[in-house]
Amino acid sequence: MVKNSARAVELFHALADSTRLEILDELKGGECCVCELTDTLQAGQSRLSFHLKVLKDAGLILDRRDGRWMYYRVNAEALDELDELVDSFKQARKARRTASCC
Amino acid sequence: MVKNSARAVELFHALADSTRLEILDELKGGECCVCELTDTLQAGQSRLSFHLKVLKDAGLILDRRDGRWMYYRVNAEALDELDELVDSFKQARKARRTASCC
DNA sequence: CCGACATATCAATAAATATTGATGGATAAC
DNA sequence: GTTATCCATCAATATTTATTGATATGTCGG
Repeated sequence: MVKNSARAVELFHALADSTRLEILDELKGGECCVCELTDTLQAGQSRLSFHLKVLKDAGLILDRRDGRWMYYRVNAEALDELDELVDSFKQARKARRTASCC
Repeated sequence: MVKNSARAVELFHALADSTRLEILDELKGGECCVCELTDTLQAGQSRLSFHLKVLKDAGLILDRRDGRWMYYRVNAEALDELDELVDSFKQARKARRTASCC
């Protein structure tokens, strides 16, 4: 629970952007193709493509090709991972600690 | 559930850094002063101070002065907020949607 | 095969963030 | 007071990330 810090950073970084949060919000409703997102989010194609790649590299979304269209969807597994991460921040109530250096 | 996107970005951004995750990991064990963190995390004082400020501005940690020392601790409320955020990404199973533009 | 379309990728630039060392404010010990 | 300690903040720089427009790749319809 220490060395997956890089993974945590990757996940949180992917979420730390309003465009990407909007994408996830759209995908919540179900699978979407890029052109649909371009419409809804009023974002340029290459910009959207960039953010989709960040989300995909982080494992937050999955894609599927259908003809010329790429369909993206939320990856539920990543959400579970996120839940666990957030849980891991909660105070470990066992160890009552006193300051050790000051 | 749309306009707090800025808040979500702030929270996730604060978490998207390994130094800050290490800080939180330390604080999990209980309140810490900065000098203690400097020791444990092998990080320069101004660097640590910078990251503590990011975490504090995001509301993830709280501070308390005691003499010359500043003590930091995890803010449980922010963790609840995080839980809710992660939940909000989960598929809204109600609306079965078909692609509308392609 | 050709042209049109959907999307990815690249190169250049702009913008945001992090790191470092220096300085300054507050508090405590003397 | 004076000095030392703990910490925040600032200025300069380095690093990372995002945006834009151009180009490339793959697919479909003719």
